[in-house]
Amino acid sequence: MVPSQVAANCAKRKAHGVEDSPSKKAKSDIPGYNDSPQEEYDIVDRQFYPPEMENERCKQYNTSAIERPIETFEEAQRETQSERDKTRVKDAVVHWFKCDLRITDNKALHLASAKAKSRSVPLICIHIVSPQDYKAHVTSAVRVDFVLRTLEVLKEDLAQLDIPLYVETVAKRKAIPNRIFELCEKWGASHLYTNIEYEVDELRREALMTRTGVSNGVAVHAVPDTCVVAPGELSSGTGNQYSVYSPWFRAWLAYLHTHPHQLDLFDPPNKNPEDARRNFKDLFECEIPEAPENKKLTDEEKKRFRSMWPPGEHEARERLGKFLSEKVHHYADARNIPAGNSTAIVSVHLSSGTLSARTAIAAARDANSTKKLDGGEKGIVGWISEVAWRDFYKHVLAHWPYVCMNKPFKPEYTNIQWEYNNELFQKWCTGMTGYPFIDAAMRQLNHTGYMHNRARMAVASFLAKDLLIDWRMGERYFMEHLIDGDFASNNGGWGFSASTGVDPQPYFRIFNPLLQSERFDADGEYIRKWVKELEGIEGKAIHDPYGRKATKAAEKAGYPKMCVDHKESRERCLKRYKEGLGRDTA
DNA sequence: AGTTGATTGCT
DNA sequence: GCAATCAAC
Repeated sequence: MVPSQVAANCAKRKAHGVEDSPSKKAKSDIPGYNDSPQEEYDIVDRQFYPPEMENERCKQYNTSAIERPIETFEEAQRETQSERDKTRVKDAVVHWFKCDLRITDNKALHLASAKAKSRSVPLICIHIVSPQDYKAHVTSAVRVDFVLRTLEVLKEDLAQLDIPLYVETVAKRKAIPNRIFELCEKWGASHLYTNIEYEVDELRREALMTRTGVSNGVAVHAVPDTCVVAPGELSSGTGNQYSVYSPWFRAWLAYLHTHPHQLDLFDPPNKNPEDARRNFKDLFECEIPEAPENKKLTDEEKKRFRSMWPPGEHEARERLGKFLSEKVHHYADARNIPAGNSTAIVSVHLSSGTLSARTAIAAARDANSTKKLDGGEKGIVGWISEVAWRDFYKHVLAHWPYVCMNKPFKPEYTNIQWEYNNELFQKWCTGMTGYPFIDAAMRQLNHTGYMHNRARMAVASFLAKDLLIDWRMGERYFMEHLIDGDFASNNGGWGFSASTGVDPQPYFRIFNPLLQSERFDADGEYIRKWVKELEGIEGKAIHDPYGRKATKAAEKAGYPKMCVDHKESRERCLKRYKEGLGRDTA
């Protein structure tokens, strides 16, 4: 949105009678309140706003007027193409690692290496740590720790190839692009390679750097890598973007069928020229930093998380291999059972790029009896579809960028009156709701930085529908605690659960937490593992320890009673959604 | 990737 | 009583 459009929207708002509520701080006083989505790449600090204010704020954007940074980016690429093509290779080529922390099957890294080799100059790798960026993205401390540990593995692997990995901390994220250009100049690098990220600020940054690189003497090559099928490649018969998974998935499969080379893997980089170690001695000696102040783990947490989450791409491929050779055969039947061990648990690797989604899909294809993505073994086909959800949500993010601005995908859902009951929210966060299955899930998250997918859906539905708490508070809590927190998947999943997202999930689809428990944790194994108060309860009573079959055991152990009644909550939820959507409540 | 309540047909 | 089925939320 250009400033004149912002003004026009303001006028429109006035015309529609949208006024500041007098009880709240004047909106113009909120820093960033009037930021247009096309503001130059800068921090949009989501933590600043109380959620109820955020809901007001997000009503103000005219979603159809928000520019799509993917178009801005493509335009930047077109405009600079010839200039970038004729940039001569100078003394070095740089690859910038972001969420692609691997050397195997990494497109930008592969291209960077090929470029360097073509002129026999060294490849230099960099990674920038920015505390402000972590803050803006609500990155969990456990995830930061995982990334920093992965950098050690990466540095080691690169060193084997005489390639340095230079890691620098840049406090303000707005300063990152220029700092990178400075480094390029210092090293005499005229080519910078990196894989595209699709969140709004990130995509804006890729566009900005593609453009400003030209005047800084650096040809910036931001390439699509993180998705198996790049956003923009798929559109419906009428040329529109898909917002429903099933037709999108059919198009995704068809695309890969006609473009089989999209599943060819990229080779690791070549070895650097011999003098690289001498010439860049200081870079080889650079140390991986400690976690910044705002993302420190306690000693106890370090001990706990590090043993659970070994870093690096070797671990990632080992998990993938083990999954495809052993577990995938039971996947179709068992993937919804959180107590089991039936899933690949590679989410952390997909989100930090220690595993390429392309590698994962290609390996699943090769493990299939048909050697194809569809047909053949049910477990494999099912798993491919699950990995494809990740692509789907990134496509949605790229084409409906306002989901990055705390807006629901469906604008009419901004009118739902959410609850902001902190006491209930805290019960949800700490796993003290009195619903054993929900509490088990939340405690698994708090203890391990991970939660089974089925459990994620159950707790999300419980927060949004039973507690009617603003789903964005849950979305944030997940990001603050998940080791695999990825914006697109997390946001997409929460939108799905709250029925405000893509994919038609009617608002009246409300999970029954007790039914979910009985169906997906029939023996109560998951509950007993995570809710120690209920460990001794036998049989079906575990699902509802104060219900008909109850003994005194739960009370003795101090387990809380249900914080809300599901039947009442369900009715309240249906009513509130109807009101918000302006439907007849009769 | 749902739940509920009513109805039906069976024991 | 109880499971299967179906429409409506």
